[in-house]
Amino acid sequence: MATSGEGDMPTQARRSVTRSDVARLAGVSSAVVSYVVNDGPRPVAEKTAKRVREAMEKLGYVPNASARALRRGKTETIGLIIGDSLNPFFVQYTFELVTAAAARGKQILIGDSRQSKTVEKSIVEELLSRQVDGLLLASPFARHYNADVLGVPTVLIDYPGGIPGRLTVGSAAEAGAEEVVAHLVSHGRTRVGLVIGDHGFGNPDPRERGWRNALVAAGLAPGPVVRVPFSREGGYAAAKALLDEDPNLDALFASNDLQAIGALRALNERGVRVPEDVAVASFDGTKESEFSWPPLTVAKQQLDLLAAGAIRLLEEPSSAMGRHLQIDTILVRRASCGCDDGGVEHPSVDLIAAI
Amino acid sequence: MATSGEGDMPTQARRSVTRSDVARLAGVSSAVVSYVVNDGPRPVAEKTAKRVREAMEKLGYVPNASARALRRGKTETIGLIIGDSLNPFFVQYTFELVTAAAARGKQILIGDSRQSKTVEKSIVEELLSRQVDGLLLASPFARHYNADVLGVPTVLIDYPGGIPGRLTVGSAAEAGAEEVVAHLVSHGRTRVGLVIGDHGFGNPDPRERGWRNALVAAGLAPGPVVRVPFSREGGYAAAKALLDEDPNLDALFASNDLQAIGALRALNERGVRVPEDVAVASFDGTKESEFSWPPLTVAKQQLDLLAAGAIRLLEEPSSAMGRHLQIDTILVRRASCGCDDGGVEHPSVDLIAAI
DNA sequence: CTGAAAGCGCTTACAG
DNA sequence: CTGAAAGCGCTTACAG
Repeated sequence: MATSGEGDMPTQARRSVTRSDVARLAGVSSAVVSYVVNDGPRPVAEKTAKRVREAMEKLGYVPNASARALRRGKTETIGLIIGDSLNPFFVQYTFELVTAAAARGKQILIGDSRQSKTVEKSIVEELLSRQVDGLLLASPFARHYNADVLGVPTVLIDYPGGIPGRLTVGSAAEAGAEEVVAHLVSHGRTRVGLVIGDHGFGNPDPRERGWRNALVAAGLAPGPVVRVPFSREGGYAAAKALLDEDPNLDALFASNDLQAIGALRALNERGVRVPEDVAVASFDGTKESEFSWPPLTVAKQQLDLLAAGAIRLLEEPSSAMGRHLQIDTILVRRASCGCDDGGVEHPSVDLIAAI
Repeated sequence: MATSGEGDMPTQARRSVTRSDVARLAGVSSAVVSYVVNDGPRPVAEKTAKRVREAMEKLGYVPNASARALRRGKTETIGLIIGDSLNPFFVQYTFELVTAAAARGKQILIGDSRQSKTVEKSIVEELLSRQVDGLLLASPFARHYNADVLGVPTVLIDYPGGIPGRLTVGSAAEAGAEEVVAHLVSHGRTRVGLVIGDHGFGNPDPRERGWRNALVAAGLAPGPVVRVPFSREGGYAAAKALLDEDPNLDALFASNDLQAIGALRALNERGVRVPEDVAVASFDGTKESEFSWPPLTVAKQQLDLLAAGAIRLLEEPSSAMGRHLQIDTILVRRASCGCDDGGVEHPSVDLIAAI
C-alpha cells in the first residue's frame, strides 16, 4: 500500500523497497548492500556499512526471502507433517520443533495429514513445491517414502527404532512402557489392562511389548487388551469395554495421554475410584496429564531433546546415511497410580490481583 | 540429490527439474508449460496440453514456488501470530485457520510471540521478509500496529469489538459470558466468583462485564474476583485463593478453559465437590473442556466460523476499510454446572479390536 | 494457438 | 574495498 504502482502495473508485484533503493540512497552498488546484509562474502569498509545500514533503516528495507531463496536454492524452511495436529503430544512436539528450528533461523511449515495417505501425499507435494530444505515426518506412512524420491533430507520424528538408510528419532518406548507398568505392579496391582492404538509401524507396538515385559517379569498374566484410536474418545470407549469385560481389573496402562484422559472420564462417570479401585498410567506426559483428575502417572517423552535431535539430524552433512536417535522417557509419579501427588509442578504463579 | 551439478556448481541451487526441461521434452516453449500449469492466461490446444502433462509427470516436475512468488509478488502464504501456541484454544483456532486457508490454496506460517512485544516484533519482521500476503494477529499488542506500517492486510482474530479502520474478528464475549453466568444463577447459585486474566485490550474485559451483568440482573452482588494468567496454573492458584477468601462461594466462572481446568484440579484436591459445593463454568469450549472431570459447562466459541471469517476478511478487496465480524458463542451444558451430562458428545468410536 | 524476451529481487563469481 | 553483470525459475505482455 505504501508507494505507488498499484495503477500502472496491475499484474506485477506490489512495489516495495528493494536493495537497489537502499543502494541508491547509500550511494553504493547493490552488491555492497548484499555484503552488508549477509555480512559477507566480501568485506565492507565500516564507514560504507554504516551508510548502508542507515539507508536500510530509513527506508524500512526488508530483504525479499523469495528472491533470496530462488537464488540460493535454499528457503530456510522445513516441512513438518503430522497425523493429528490437535493431539497435545504433537502440539507440544511441534512447539519444540519450531523453537529448535527458530534458533537456527528456520521456519517450519506444518501440514496435517488427518491420518490419510492421500492427503499426506498432496501435502508432501505442496511442501516440496515450496522448496522446503528438509522434511520432518510423524505419520504412519512416512516409512513408505524412499528418501531419494522426496529429494530432500527427511527425518521420521516419532519412530521407535532405526530403519536402515533412514533418519529416525524417537523415545525408548519399550523400556519406558515397561518401567511405568512395573511401577503399577509395584503398587500391588495384578491385573493391568492395556489400552493401545494402531501405530501403523508393524506389530507389535513397543509400548505393548514393554507392558507385556513388565507383567511377565512379575509373573503376571498379560491382559486384557483393547485396541482403539489414539483419542480421548478411544480411551473412553476402551475403559468401558475393559470394565465390562474384566471384573478383576485393578490397573490400566494407556498408550497415550489422550486415551488415558478419556479412560479417566469413563472411570469417573461409573464411580470407579482412581487409584483406589483402578490405577491408571499412560505414555507421553503432556501438560494435560498433569491437570487431569486425578493427575496421571506417566512415561514422559522428552520433547525438547527429541526436537533438537531431529533438527540436528536434518542439518548434518552425513544425513545421507541412516541413523537413529533414541531418547529415554522419564517416569513421572502422580496420583493416578497411588503415589502421593505433590500438587502442581509449576507453582510459580502470581495472582495478578485479588479482590 | 537427483540429477547432477553437485560438484561443479557448489554455490548454486541444487539442480532440479525445471519448466524448461519439461518444455524441451514436450517440444514446446516454456511459456506453454506455464499456460498448462496455470490453466491460462493463454489457451493451449488440448493435444499440446496433454503432451506437456505427460512430460511433467514423467520428469516429476514440481513448480518452484519461490520463483513464482518472486515474479507474481504473492506467496499465497499468510502469517499468524499468537501469544501462546500451546493453549488448546489457539491450537484449535489455528487448526481451523489452516483448514480455511488450505481450502483457498494458502499456507499459514505460525509465530509464537510468547506474550512478548519484542519477540512479536521480530516475528512480524521475519514474516514480512517472507513476503506473507496477509497477517493474522491474536496478540494483545496487535492493535498497536498501524495497518499501513505493516504494509499487508491485517486481521485481529481474537478481538472482542470493532476498531475504526481495522479488521477484527471475535466472539460476542460479553453476551456469551452473561448467558453462561445467568445459567449458573438459574441453578440457584448466589455467590459466583470470577477468575479472569489480563487480555490487554483495555479494561474491562467483556467477559467480566458479562459476568457482572448477569449477577446484577439477578439482583446479586458481583464478586469475588481474582486476576491470574490465562493458564492452568493461574486457574489453580485462583481457585485456592477464592476458596480461602470466600466461604460462601458456590460457583465460579473462568475466563478461559485452561483456568477452569486448573481450578477444577484445586477443587478436586481440596475435596470440594463440583457441582454440588461449587459449580464451575468457563469461556472457550475447547475439546479439553469436554474431558475434564467433571466435564465443563461452557460458552463455546465457534472457531470454524471465526476462522473462515478471518480468512475471508483478509482476501476481500475492501480490506482497506475497517470491519468487525462478531460471532455468537454457544452455551454447552455439561455436568460442572449441575446439569446432567449425557456422556461424550462424539460417541462414534470403534473399538479396533478387543481381546 | 505458440515463441522469444523481459524482469521479479536477490547473490556472487569476475574484473577493476 | 567496490561495481557491472549473469542467472536462479518463473509469468506475461508482445509479436507472430
